[in-house]
Amino acid sequence: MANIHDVAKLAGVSIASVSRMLAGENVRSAEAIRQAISDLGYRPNASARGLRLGKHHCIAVVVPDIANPYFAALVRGIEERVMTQGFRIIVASSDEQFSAESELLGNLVDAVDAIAIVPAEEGDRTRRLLAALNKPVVLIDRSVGEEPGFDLVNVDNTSGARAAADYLLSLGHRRIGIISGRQDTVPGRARHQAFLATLAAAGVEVPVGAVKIGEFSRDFGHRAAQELIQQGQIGTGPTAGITALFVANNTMAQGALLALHAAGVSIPRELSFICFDDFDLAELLPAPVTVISRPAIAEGHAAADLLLKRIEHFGSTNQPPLEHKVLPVSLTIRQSCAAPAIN
Amino acid sequence: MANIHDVAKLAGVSIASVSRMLAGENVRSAEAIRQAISDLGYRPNASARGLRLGKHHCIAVVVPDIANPYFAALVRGIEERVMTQGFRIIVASSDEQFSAESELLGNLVDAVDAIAIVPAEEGDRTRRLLAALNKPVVLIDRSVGEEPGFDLVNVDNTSGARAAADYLLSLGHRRIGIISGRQDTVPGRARHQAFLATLAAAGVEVPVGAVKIGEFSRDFGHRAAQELIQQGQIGTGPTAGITALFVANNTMAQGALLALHAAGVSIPRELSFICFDDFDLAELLPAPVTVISRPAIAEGHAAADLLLKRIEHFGSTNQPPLEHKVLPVSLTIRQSCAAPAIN
DNA sequence: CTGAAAGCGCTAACAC
DNA sequence: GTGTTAGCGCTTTCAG
Repeated sequence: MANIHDVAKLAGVSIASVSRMLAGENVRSAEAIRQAISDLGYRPNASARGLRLGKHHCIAVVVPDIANPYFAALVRGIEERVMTQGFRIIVASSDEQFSAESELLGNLVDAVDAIAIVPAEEGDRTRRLLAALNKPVVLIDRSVGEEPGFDLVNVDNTSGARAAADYLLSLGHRRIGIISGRQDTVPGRARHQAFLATLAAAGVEVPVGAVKIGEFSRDFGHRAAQELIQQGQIGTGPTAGITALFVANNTMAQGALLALHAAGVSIPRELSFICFDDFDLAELLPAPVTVISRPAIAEGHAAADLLLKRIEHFGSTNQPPLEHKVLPVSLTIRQSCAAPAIN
Repeated sequence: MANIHDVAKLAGVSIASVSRMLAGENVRSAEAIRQAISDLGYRPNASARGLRLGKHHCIAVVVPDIANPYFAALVRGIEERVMTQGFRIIVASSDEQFSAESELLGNLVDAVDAIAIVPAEEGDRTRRLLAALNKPVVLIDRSVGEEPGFDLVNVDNTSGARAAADYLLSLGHRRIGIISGRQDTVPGRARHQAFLATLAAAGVEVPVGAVKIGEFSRDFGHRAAQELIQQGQIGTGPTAGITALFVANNTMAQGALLALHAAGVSIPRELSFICFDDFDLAELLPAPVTVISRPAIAEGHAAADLLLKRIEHFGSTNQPPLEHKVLPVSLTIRQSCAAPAIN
């Protein structure tokens, strides 16, 4: 691979001139240099530049699992935005494991200028880990304690869950179940609490047996729905438990739907179903699923913007103030919810 | 950030000793050095190391769109495998655009040791572009001409399409339609031709009007299915055109399913439906879709293995021979196919 | 506007 | 075993 010396020699100038031209400065022999560059197919060496400048034009993106469609869309959003600014992204999956995340970050941190992360854990050790990186960090979807000390992008979980509750209430449901994700995460807590609070404000209490809390996973969603069915919470008749079910994210919803389907539960006749997060083909299901949808790509854009701004000012004294960007979600009504059957 | 000199000073040795210890060589003062490293929180600078070694321990992964679940799973597979060898991945989406891909590769090539790519185009200019990179390259899913000159991983498109055709034939279908992807791609051609050839061998000809060829996209699948419906190819009655439809990938299949659903076509009563690629929730559709599924994660593993091996030998004279790894696909029978209605 | 030269942090000869 | 040193390719003073 040709280097800057080759170009300089061919153009009959010093390497400094080549470097200057590349930096956009005015140079007398710009044309000759341009010619030499194209003749040689020269491209500046990224490592050398990184070493010299202490910059890498690269951003680490750490998500629990890149194969999850939501995270994939998020990554795409980040990518779209940072590419226009000449940055690349290194992506890595933590598998929801703090230890994996920590190791990963250790390996990545010296090769990037900033980190966008959906942290595996929201506890203080994650906050400390991130702070120790001493690089711009943007948190996405989840936080790390009350005062994270980093920019943060997420969606309006509270409004979303409230909208879901209001919608169910407006349909006439009074006996409602909920499958929620881990309560030690912001989305887990916010969605769970806002949903329950909205019901409570309307004088509706969720029976303990109809509350399932666990991992944000397809498996857990499946298991939880099965339990609900076995406990007799779901079904018809005057003694049946619930007439509607709220599931707090898409992976759990898919698992739940699978279990419901296997048990022959008819949606929305026997059970109204609503969940957080849209998913592919939601429209094609026997009862197209009503969802609270969130803008994954836009979240990526927002996170990238925040990071880019912070990279620009990094090291200087007048840091832009910490930002917490909350993106709106929307209720997408399809056909999985209906008025409860009359007993 | 502490550097190797700081460590050396604190440990009371030369930088060479530190470097050696880091490289796993025996040094007398290993303990003191380890202590200094941890005291200072020292981590070797990746750029400096990359510059010096000409290696980056990083692999570029270029796919058409990271937000596509198949590619996301592929990336995950690659990631899983290379991480264990101390490599990271830079991912970038080409958006199926040669120009974007070309620019992207130009920016990435100096920062990575190898490239895994699902090329946007399979033509000769892509082959030349890749060859000019002068780095190990593995092609995934698609090729770049007859003699690509690179390792290649893909699935057995021919057997898959043949299995689909055989299955439809065995059910008794004789009037069959097909929605295929671009014929200037290996998967596009292989699936299309194998499907038609299998039918032909059984004496079944696909009417021209029932053949739709276009982009591998949800939009095209939707449009193609709409056309089929409008042309009267799909429907009931003795004059109706086709009784079964094969769609060559998941995104097109989703689009087609949407159109079919909108038109009220009953599957499998009025139309048997089968497609290449599995997708989430395929089981939950009103008629769970029968598919030819392929192992995206395993494809990623295979690609990573090939690349890792080639990186190891890169530059040396005894290159391992070019490999073309073909992974098996399987027919997953669900309920979207049935015997044709009797007229 | 230009060139010479220093040096970013690291590894690998080389001499001891 | 160990230290000294050259130099990977680049940007950026510093002189001119």
